[in-house]
Amino acid sequence: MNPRPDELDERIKKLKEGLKRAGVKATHQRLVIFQEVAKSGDHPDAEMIYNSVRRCLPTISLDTVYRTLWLLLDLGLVETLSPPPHRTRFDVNVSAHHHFVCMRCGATRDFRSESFDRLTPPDGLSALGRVDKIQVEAKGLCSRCLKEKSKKGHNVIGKKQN
Amino acid sequence: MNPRPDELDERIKKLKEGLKRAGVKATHQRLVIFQEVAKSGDHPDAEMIYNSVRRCLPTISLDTVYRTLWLLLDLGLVETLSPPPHRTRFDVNVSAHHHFVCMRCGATRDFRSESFDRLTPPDGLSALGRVDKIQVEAKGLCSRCLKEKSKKGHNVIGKKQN
DNA sequence: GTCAATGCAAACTCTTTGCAATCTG
DNA sequence: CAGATTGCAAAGAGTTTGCATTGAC
Repeated sequence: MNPRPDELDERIKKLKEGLKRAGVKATHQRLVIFQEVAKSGDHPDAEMIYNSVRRCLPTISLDTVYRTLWLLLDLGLVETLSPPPHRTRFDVNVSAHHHFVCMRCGATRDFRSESFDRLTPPDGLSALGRVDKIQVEAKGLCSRCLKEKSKKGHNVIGKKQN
Repeated sequence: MNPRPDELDERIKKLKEGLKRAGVKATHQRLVIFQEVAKSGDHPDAEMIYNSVRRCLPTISLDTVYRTLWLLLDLGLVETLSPPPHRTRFDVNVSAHHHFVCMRCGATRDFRSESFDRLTPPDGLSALGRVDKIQVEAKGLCSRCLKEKSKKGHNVIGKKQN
């Protein structure tokens, strides 16, 4: 799930290039935030990143995290799972992959599937707009929520989980 | 995109059955809210539904809309595109379908594809949890945002669009 | 040194909760 | 009529903005 060290270095190199190309400053905060996004195998939202980053940069503010994430998104260095801005979850995994999403707690995990990678948009879809990627979402309940549900029976919305 | 009249009637019948089965009251508000969700071919969020519903029920409050939507979700009468609670978009279309999502403005449209309907979860995915449905997301930019982008160049996040 | 970027605090948006008034069954 | 449901208003989350200070180039 987590990237290999060489992959991480590669991503950080790309980040620095991207920042320079855009003519923006390579601040300590930006590097650390990117590193945290790149390290996480899950798909963190702004607050999760804020919490990780604070471990090495205790004085950082949440709004800097937001500003940096939107910048990285704008530069194409990260992607989002669904459209911003609310509870946006980020993704540095630019290689083809797919998602398992728990519809109860929102936990999202990557999975790989070569056959899913080969899917192409059906004819006529281009009438709606430009398709940049085709991604499969397997929706259901994660094992943790399955267990809890068997106890409580009913849906509990909005429970945040890693 | 919008449901045929007979389909709409069918859905409303199911709603009433569902409410009765759950032992909850079939209030006027609940019927109207469900009708609005069922009518919309797009995937409305709570506020869009609130605005439609107010046309026939001007005194309804936004919190009743929320409570009703979560109830409908809990009863399995509607589904959500991504996990609640923030900016959740609802879907009464229980038949198999897939989504085109604009990553800039969030506009979401259904599309049909028989070959996508036949996809099955890869082996090993069940380790993460229970998969209830496989849905393909075609991500990109809708035609409207494509036009705007060619003018302005850079990403503008969080622009709400119908 | 200059100007972009940061941190803080306050504003703003989306969603939930407490409670008295209302309506369904 | 009893208890669930509603509307209101206020509180709680998540996100953005204004502005003085800091730090990268």
